[in-house]
Formats: sequence, structure tokens, C-alpha cells
Amino acid sequence: MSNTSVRSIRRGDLARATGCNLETIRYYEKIGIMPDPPRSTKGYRSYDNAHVKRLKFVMRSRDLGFSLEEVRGLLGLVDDRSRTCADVQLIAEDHLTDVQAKIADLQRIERVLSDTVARCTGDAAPECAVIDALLDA
Amino acid sequence: MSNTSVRSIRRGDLARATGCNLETIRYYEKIGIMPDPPRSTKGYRSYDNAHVKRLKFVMRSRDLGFSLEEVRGLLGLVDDRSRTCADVQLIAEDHLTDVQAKIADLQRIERVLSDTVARCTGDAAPECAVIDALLDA
DNA sequence: CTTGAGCCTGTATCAACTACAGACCTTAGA
DNA sequence: TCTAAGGTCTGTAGTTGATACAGGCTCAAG
Repeated sequence: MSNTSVRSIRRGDLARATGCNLETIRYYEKIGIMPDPPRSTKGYRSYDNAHVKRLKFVMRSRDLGFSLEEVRGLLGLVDDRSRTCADVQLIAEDHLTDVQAKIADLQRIERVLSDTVARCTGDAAPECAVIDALLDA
Repeated sequence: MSNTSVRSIRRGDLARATGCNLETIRYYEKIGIMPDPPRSTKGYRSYDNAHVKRLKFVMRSRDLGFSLEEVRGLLGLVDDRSRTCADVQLIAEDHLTDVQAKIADLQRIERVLSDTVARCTGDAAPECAVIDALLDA
């Protein structure tokens, strides 16, 4: 069962293969999230399946809201043969806590905002419940 | 009923009066969210009650997640004698929609993340459900 | 041989702040 | 009166996570 082996692709191909923006790949390489790939004689970067896989990992992590520093931590654990499930769980649980806090924050905002907007008449009058709420402590 | 009238305070006092970071005030002045205040002969900025009120408005708006551009819009409407409740409602409702979308996004993330973390054994084994989820498409 | 696409590099921009350096001013205490 | 501490002034750089653009090479098709 040989899976589709990509021998040597260029940055644009990697972008297409992953759906990641080309400039973003460049940025990830600059900050060390992605490795500096080998170069052709003419200086063109050459990527392979391992790069595709790693970049997809990064993208899925980002999609789940992990910061690039958290992704860096996760990548370190992926590479580390001695990592344990507990190590990973720690990062993921921390992040989950962050996400839950953000949700709570936004829900508070949503309540205040929708309550206030609901008091709007929405007509041509200069009085407005939203402005009043923002002006008054 | 004379309310506490602040005749002339300096930037540090404005910061203390509002709880806003001093550098943030400076930034707001730079980008025009707050006006350039008058200066003393020695070049010290001098603020009054109107500045305190405006800055508090900005801070409450930011706290409710309005972007600085949205705040700019709201401030324009506060100042504008011809503004209507409908004008303000439009901005607030747009923002409310944004907030609701963000909540939905984070809730999706929260589900995936907590489901995945729940499958962690949390032990010293190298197999980890989180890593697996991030590695597999 | 030319044209266009793709790649290379460096640099700038965005939001919304925050931080720091070096110079000046003001005020309280000795 | 002198001095030391603290506030204020200015300009500038750094943060996160990208995105955009300019100017120069190279490569493949027609």
C-alpha cells in the first residue's frame, strides 16, 4: 500500500496541496514552525510528503485555535519519541480552558449587546439605547 | 447639582480616572480616537471632564468588542446632532452578528477539543488521541 | 525568442496595543 | 538652594499571525 508519494514539489504546489496561503508558508518557515526545506541547484525550495503532513498538522491545530506557540509545543511533542499522552493532554486542556473562557466572555457581550439593541426604536429619533448604554457608567 | 468638574488634569490623571493604560491613551490620540488636547505653556497635555467621558465611552465600546473603527463610527454618531437611533442600531446589529458568529466558531472548537481530550488516557503512553486527531485528516 | 507564470528576496502593512530610551520638567525633602 | 524621585515629553520598536507588494530570476510553452 504505497500512498501517493510526493518526491519534490515547490512552494506553490505545497500551498495548493494543503490549501495554505503561499505567504503563510513562507512566514511559518521564517518563524521556524516549518523547517527550511532543501534547495535545488537554482535555489528553488523542494518539499516532500513530510512537509505536506506537517503543514496540515499546523493548519488543523490553528483551525482549533491553538496559538503558534502552542502549535510549536505540539510539534515538539509529535517529534519527540519519549512524549506521553499526558504531555499532550496538558497543552490541549489548557487551550480548552482558554476557549471556554473566550466563549463565556463573548456570551456576556452578546447578552449586553442584544439586550441593548432590543431597546432601540430603530427610528429616526436621536435618542438611542445603545449610545445611552455606552455613555452611562 | 454641580457634578465633579475636572478643570485640568494630565495624562497620568486621565489614565487613573478611567483605568485606561497611559500608552493606550497616547495611541488613541495618535489615531484620532481621542482628540489632541490643549497644552500648558510647558507643553503638558491638559484634559477635562469631556475627555474622561469620551475615553470611558471608548473603553465601554471596546469592552463590548467593538473594533476601533466601529468605535470611530459610534463616536461620530454621538457627536452628530442629526444622527438617528437607526444609524446606531445598524452598527450595533452588525457587531452583534459578528459576536454570534465568533461564539458559534468557538463552540465548534470547544466540542472537537473536549471530545478529543476526553479520549486521552492521560498516562505515560506515547499514543495520544489529540495528536492522532491533528495528524489525521 | 518572447511572453507569462512561478519563484526568489526584502520590506511594509494590518489591529490594538505595549514597552522602552533619553530628555525634559516639577515637586518635596534635606 | 540643591538634589533626587517621579511624571511627562518625544520617537521608535516589538507583539501575533499573517498578508501584500516590488524588483529580479528562472523556466516552459508557443
